[in-house]
Amino acid sequence: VTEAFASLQPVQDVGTAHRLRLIRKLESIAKISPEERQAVLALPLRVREYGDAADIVREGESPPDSCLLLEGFLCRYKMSAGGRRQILSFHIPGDIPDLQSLFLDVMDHSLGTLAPSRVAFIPHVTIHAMLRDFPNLAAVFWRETLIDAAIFREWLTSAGRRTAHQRVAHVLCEVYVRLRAVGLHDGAGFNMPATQAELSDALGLSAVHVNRVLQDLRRSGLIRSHGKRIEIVDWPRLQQAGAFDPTYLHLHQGRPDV
Amino acid sequence: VTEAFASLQPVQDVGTAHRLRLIRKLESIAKISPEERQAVLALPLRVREYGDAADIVREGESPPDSCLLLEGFLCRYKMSAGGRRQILSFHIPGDIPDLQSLFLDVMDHSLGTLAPSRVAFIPHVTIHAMLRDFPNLAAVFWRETLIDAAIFREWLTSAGRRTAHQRVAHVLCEVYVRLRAVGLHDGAGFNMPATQAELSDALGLSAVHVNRVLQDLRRSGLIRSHGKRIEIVDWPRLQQAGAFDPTYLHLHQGRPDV
DNA sequence: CGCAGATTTGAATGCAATCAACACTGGTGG
DNA sequence: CCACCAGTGTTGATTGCATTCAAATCTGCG
Repeated sequence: VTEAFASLQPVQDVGTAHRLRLIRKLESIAKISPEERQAVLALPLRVREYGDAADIVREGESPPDSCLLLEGFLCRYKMSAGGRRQILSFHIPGDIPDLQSLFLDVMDHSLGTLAPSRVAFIPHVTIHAMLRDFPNLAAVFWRETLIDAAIFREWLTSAGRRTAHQRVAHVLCEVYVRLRAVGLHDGAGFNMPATQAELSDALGLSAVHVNRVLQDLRRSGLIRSHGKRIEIVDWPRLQQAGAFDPTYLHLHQGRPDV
Repeated sequence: VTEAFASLQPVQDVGTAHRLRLIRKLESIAKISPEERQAVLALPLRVREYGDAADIVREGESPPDSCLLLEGFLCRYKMSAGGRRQILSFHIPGDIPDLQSLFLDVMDHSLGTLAPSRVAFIPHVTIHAMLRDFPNLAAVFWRETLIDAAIFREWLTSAGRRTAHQRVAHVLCEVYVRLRAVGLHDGAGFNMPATQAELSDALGLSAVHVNRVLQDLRRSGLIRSHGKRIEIVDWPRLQQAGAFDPTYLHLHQGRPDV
């Protein structure tokens, strides 16, 4: 709602810890050489802070840079005729949610926060230069956008052919696995900043129904939740309830020779 | 059902007309230089014919090549728990439906025919070599996979937040615009090989409901159809009925300087 | 404490699914 | 040439999952 926080001054210095988040992410989907690692760490970052429910890029715009999420929780979304929102993806620290704008100049959807977030902007020209100098990094970034597409396919399958129970269980499994892949989980649980209304916009359900399904999952002993934290009590059964198969996340695979 | 046709001998000679189909497609989304054009035309193609309802690649496999659709109609799909099918995308001649397998070695979905089709296989190693020699072509192919993802986003929005009427109208608009972009439309109409049952698997609806919605669209004077041919009678109203905005197809845009 | 956002609950409604026939169509073989 | 047949399209009746509407808690926070 409020974009007041977004008006803070851009900050120039970013801790190495934040930069390593991107490395960690890239390494979760491909192998990175020391030189490539250096190149990524050398990327110039312009950092901005956003409050809750703030838009970072809007449908129709042509942003000159892509952004890297450092801290917080983002989503991409579209508004459909009738003012209904469809959330297309969730994004965790280390993700580059609008990498596609590198080659698609007009945004066909919006990018916004679901929690107060710290975001780093990287000019397209800089990324292009890096990818030209390090062709293997181009392969890694391309692969990243392909995994992005694979997740859309999975969500489409959920929205089209899975029951409400399956959808809710499935998305919880996905977020947990993705957080775990970059070490941002919390034991058997994780921090889930999205509200039930936001979850419903992601799953194509009503908020009321999401609420009821979550209660079912709790009653059945699959999950537990206090506030924003979700704890997975019975992973095998949750996975089964959501028909969750992590193959589509394409994690931990070697890079093909390019 | 039958895969008998698939066992035909691979053919080596492909008419230039078929090769130009890919050029036409690429030119619908980016600019191609004469040298790049030559490189694409020089790609070695191994052609195979498939019957109706045949699988070309299956979920879980790791194909050594990508395929280019020369003639016919393909779809990508997933089977969800419970044996329900979700069709993820339709593909028309000129498309390379499994380009993502260039960097994602395990298929997370299947690719099959919705009509008798002629398909050309291109080894990944060959494509990689071409992309290395022509970096701008790499940008074009990358862009192609990004548009692929944009279409998934749009379909997800349909499945999640659009009514049955909107979904049906929307997909008809999309197929028409995509066919028209490569000159494969037929005046104000086009050939739609998918059955109503297949349409329903793409839209996340039942076949019965798709049938009723199509009747509504015909009664309302938005479309007409004889057999597999669909004619668009009132484009503005069809577009409005489907809340269709072609931006997400990212057609006819120049290539950014790389 | 008070307020706004979020979650929860209950009741009624509705869109689309399901079930079950029936009609049509194009292709095949007798 | 026609009968057959499987696949496709069409129709009607019923069911049900999820939505909508409305209101009551709960929670965090200034």
